[in-house]
Amino acid sequence: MKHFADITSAAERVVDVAEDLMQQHGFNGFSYDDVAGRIGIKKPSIHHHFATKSELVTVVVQRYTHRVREYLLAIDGQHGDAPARLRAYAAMFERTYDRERRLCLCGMLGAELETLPEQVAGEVKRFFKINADWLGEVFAEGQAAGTVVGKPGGKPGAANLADAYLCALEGAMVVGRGMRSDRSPALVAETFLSTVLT
Amino acid sequence: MKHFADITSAAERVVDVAEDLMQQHGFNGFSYDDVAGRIGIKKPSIHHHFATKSELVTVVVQRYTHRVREYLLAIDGQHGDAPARLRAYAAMFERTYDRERRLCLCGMLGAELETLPEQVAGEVKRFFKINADWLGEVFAEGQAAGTVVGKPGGKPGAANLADAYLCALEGAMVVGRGMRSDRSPALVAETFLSTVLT
DNA sequence: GTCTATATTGTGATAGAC
DNA sequence: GTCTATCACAATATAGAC
Repeated sequence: MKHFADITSAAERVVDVAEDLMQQHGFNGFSYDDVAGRIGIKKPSIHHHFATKSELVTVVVQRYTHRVREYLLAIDGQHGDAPARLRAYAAMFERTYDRERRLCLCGMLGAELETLPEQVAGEVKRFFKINADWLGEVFAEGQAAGTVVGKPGGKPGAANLADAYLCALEGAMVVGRGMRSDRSPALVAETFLSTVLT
Repeated sequence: MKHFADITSAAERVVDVAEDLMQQHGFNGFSYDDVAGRIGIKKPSIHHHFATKSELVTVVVQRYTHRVREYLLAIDGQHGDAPARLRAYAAMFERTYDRERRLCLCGMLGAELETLPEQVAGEVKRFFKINADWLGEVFAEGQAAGTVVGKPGGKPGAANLADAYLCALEGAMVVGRGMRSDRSPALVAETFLSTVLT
């Protein structure tokens, strides 16, 4: 399998457009022809870069996950406490949604999971695990420092809080779209945090 | 437009199967042929009942929304206080997800919104507004009774709590699928409620 | 890296017989 | 209400020229 860091600039263009199309229309809502049309080339040229749709989408998700991991590392470096880190995390979702209500790529693919190639489904699972694990550590840290409700090892558990926060943010994009609302995911995040931060 | 309460039993069968297929594979993930195959008839027979896919899906969403409204009415009748009503609401999502991780129909369609016929998008918006409004009343009631954090008119507002709870539940299904987890939406609901109920 | 041409299959939809 | 036959078009994918 091709690696996202090891592709030509022409192939990168394909990945850029495919990512954007999937955040807007989903895996089952975009075609090779859509990608080609946006770039201004023809359909078979896409196949030259990525032989199958499964391969293309796998690379898109791998790169997306990589970028989110870099963002999480940046948060760790720039913010010292749990509340600031959790708000910075929500800001990532907010910026995505503010671009014409684009969804988190893996939020979209999570909904479509039953129709995805097995390899892509595996990458989606990996994305969520990375996010849930990072959030779990942040919430645990907050509980230890006393900035988040609950005691370390007590209730509500840090892993459960992480899960709920992640679900609220992913859900905020889906519901916001469904309601055709510009209400940012950050508002949902603030409501959640207002009940969880001490 | 046909009304869901005024269709033959053969057409109802079509609506049943289409609803199920959409909860599993989404609007862009099922075809007239899929519906026909599950019923055991041929594709043109589906067109006999519903001339276009847009018409079929509109009826499916209208019936789905109607059933949820009936369920909300039943909760109002069976449970007297906000905590019990909020838990009964979460149980509705749980039962759906427990059936092989089916999604809320409108959660799926919310993700796919940009690719939906305009009429269907309008029905999805209506579904979410009904749910958010009902939840808003329950949270407001809870705040007035002192069973939910915050004072009436204070912060966090009942409408924001309602929005966050709805997002957490819809997100729980999408994320649960993405992680391939059997973790029920009710667990996410309990985590949320544990921080919100007094 | 891109193109034209083509194969194959799937999709929403219609016409008309039973 | 269901069927066979058919249409127009779009989808993923391949072969081979430039």
